[in-house]
Amino acid sequence: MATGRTHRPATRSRGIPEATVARLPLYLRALTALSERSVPTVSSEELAAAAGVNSAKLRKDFSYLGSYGTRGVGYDVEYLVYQISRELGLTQDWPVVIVGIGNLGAALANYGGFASRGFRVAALIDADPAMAGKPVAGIPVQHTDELEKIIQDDGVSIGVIATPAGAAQQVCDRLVAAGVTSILNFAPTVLNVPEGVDVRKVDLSIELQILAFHEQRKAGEEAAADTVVPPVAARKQQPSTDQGPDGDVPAVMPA
Amino acid sequence: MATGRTHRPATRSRGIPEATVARLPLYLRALTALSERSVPTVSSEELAAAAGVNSAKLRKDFSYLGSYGTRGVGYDVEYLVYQISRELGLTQDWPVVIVGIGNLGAALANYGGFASRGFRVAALIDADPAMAGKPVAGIPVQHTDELEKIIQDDGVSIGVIATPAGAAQQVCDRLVAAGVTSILNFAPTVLNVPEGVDVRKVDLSIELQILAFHEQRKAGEEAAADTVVPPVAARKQQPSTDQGPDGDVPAVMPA
DNA sequence: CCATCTTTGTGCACGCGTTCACAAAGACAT
DNA sequence: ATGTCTTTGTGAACGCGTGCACAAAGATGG
Repeated sequence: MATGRTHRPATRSRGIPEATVARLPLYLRALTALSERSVPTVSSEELAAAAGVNSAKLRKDFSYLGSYGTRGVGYDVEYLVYQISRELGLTQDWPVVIVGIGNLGAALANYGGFASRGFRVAALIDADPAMAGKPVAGIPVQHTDELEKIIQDDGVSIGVIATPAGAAQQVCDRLVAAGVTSILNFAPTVLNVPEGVDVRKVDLSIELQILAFHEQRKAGEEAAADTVVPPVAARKQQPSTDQGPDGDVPAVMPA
Repeated sequence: MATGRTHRPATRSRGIPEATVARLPLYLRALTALSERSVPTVSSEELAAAAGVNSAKLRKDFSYLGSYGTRGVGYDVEYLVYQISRELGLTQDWPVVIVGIGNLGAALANYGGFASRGFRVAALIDADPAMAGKPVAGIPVQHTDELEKIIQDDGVSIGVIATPAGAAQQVCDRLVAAGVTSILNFAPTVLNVPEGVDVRKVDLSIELQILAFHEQRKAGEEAAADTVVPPVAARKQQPSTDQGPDGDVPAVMPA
């Protein structure tokens, strides 16, 4: 991602930092909630609180999209919902295929958050012939043999891999060869893909390990309370909008 | 580095950058695979390729743990597996409770990656009385009423929330009140927690939206192929170790 | 014991992302 | 109109993370 950067009409997209893009869905969710409550406008302060971020950061994020706020008033909820949706490409239909209909694949298929955001499950695919035809979430599972045909017929560009680790790379290769250019990988493997294909991974095991690290650290400090730092015990019970030690990575949202 | 080193047993933990911690599980996975193949040593170059990262980054990451490599040779696989496991706190047992046994909760319960890394499912909890007693992944589901007792009896410090968004904050509050200090949240909500409690979130919807953004950007550039930049068409089919537009966030690993 | 070759560990510079702090913009009341 | 008050949009400083490039460490062979 550093090829020709010299000129180019600043597709604007390039102008939006990756970190900002990752937060837009968060804002969109908060805004949608406000919209449903018929709230007409929000200040950056309020919206930031709802999304769990810093208000200055939120304003800067929005500034990349343009000047959609009104000083002294705030942001128009409906307008902002539309602008962010458009920026994220959610105003169009995105057919998605899910490969690997095990426990997780089924959970994803049943997940209601798909349709609500422009995503449509075009097909469920599994390698097990016994699964073929069996309906999951109202959609009949199809065999892997159909993969290429489905992708091409429906113009699918986003694929979700929920197979065992061993099958992931192979499935990935077939998806890419058939035309998929964005992959959400749930399998615990590093996927090799050609340039131009985006891969995002979601890994439960890694998340747990990171939590374990911090948990151990807390326990250690508590036990060997040697320094002047007050032990974690003195923590207050009021909500603190603390969103973990990092403060970046995306979030989830199943059933 | 900076702070410690002067004296203090180098709680070391604080010295490890968050970004590095997030990559340790990745290295551990790659190392475990090598270990199973009885490979005695690896160079930073090889391991980096397997983990999908830059070799310099990997070496710097390991340097935070100590000098565990041998110049001219590489790293001892077994030794490194042990050191990273210990650093991440995986040498001890971590009882985990999963709250919300819907499709996703069941998928998580069935996920084999738990036990393999020091995590143990202490209990499955659901608010639906009809679920009570019903075995999922060989473990009987218990009612929410038992939550506090289970957490205290088993000394659970890590909780997984797989409930609908509406119930998440309430469940979170109860988990925290009962003693949980690390939460993995799958519900599409911003959780408010007291200081000292870590929250990590996994959000499928957000991941898909980020992919959609990039997908749209690609489509746009392709259509308006105005500049000198070669269209995505000329992409090569060889694996490029390209891991998406970002290059940071963790990975997944279900069934 | 010395020379050579490999690979680590890290100093350094660069760039992105975050946050502060404030000027400018606009609403609203008088 | 004019003044006041609220809230945006952003310039600038700071800190973290990344990657280069190389010196030092150690293995290996003669």
